[in-house]
Amino acid sequence: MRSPTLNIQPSNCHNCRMSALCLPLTLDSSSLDRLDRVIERGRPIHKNQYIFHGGDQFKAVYAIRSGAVKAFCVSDDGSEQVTGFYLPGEIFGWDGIDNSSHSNTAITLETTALCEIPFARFEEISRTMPILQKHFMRLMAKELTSDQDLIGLLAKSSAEERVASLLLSLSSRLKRQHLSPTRFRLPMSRADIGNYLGLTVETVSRVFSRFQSFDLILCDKKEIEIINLNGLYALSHKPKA
Amino acid sequence: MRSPTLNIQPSNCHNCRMSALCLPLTLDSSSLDRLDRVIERGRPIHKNQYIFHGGDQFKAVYAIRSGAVKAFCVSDDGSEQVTGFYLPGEIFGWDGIDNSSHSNTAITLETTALCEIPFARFEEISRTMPILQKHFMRLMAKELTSDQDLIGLLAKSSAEERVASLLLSLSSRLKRQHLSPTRFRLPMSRADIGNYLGLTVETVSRVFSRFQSFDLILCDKKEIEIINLNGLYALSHKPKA
DNA sequence: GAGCCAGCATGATTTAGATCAATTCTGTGT
DNA sequence: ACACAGAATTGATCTAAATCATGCTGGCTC
Repeated sequence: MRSPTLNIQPSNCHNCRMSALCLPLTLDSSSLDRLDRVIERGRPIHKNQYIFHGGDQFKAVYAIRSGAVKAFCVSDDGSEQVTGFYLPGEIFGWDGIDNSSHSNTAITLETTALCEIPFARFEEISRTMPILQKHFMRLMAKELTSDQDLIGLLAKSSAEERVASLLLSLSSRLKRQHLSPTRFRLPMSRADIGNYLGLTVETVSRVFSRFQSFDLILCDKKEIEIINLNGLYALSHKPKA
Repeated sequence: MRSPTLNIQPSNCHNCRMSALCLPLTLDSSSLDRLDRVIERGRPIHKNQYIFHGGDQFKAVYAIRSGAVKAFCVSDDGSEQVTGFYLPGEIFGWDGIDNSSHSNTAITLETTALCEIPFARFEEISRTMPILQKHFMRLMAKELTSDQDLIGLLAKSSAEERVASLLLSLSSRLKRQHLSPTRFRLPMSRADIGNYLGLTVETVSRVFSRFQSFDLILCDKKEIEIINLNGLYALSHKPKA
């Protein structure tokens, strides 16, 4: 039985509280209207649903209204590498602009509502809206720098630093969405975290336990409460910004 | 004493043998002319010269005509993370489109000739040349997927797999430039390689020695000859493509 | 309610690569 | 041509995390 969809989704970009993230701030009302007509707002989809598979034709990028998404590549030997977790207000699906086919696979980690931004039509209207084009290049560049942060993390840091950095990243991204930065539910499994951070499940689990014994966090399964944010920052060797 | 600069650089994009990489193939001659007038061709610069620093204002992206460049981020504690090596025909400097300031620092690894593509003027002309805009988004997306490959490498692979992958990457990129894919000179130090691959200098050195003893490569300092390409592919666990 | 499976925690052992240390090589500048 | 600092190799030891192994818990189906 399908759950009756609550009509919580915004009917347009004007009244969407995410728009500050996924659209340029300075867009005037009529431009926003034109963009608005291009974007397809889907109803919430269930957990563990694929949004696109590696190799699929690239047709659109996606903005998350609610829920969470995991992106990963599958290598030739069948092993997976998680390349990112995406939260409300974030855009994913840039991979594949290249060969016009996706290199990643994207799957929902929980019930998720998406806005689909068809790329062909986006390109059309961005031709007359240079600011939109620039905004999207900036979003891609942001993805680039966040990938490079991950590279630094994987190349240099210890298991504790990696886990601390992930928790802090989630925390600050939730904060930006005016959600609690200290109490939240992890949308992904320990295995996903390990895969993303280049660690085994066992190591991730041990680090969570250690963090609890140090009174840095409380955690019950996937429910997390950060007790000592500064302590985590110190452990992650990252600035508090 | 400055070495007298040989006039080897192309006078324009038309006769540059790199153009297939850094420009869209389908650009007509008059469009190419317009683009050509925007691009600034510098004379070769020496080894260990900075092209931009982290924090510098973002003004341009750069295409390499000859030589090699290393890009790296400096973290708060002063430690560096090499994020990429760039060879002839490749474009770097995308980072920083985001905040309009560079997050990376770029430095020449040997005598290098660059084309500078000022971003503001590029944006102007791309407004009337949609194909150019798309091409640049594709170049960024390519950078994204190559960063994600590196993430996979760092998260999963052994020291030998990492070094083998790097050698194969260099080999195939040189081949694309119609340079020998089996005999070349590494432009970077062992320390740079280690930093890039998340390994210590000692480990990199040992892996090179082991590869020699397995008759996979011959190496004398920075001169590399790949003896058994298939063997390296097998070791890297990557497809031969 | 019994049985089952996936996800998570935790203990014991192993190992790849880091770290420490010493030596040789090499390119650069005077 | 010489001196010297940085780059690279090689060996000995140590350690963080992987691997192997076991048990616990909570949700699911039959």
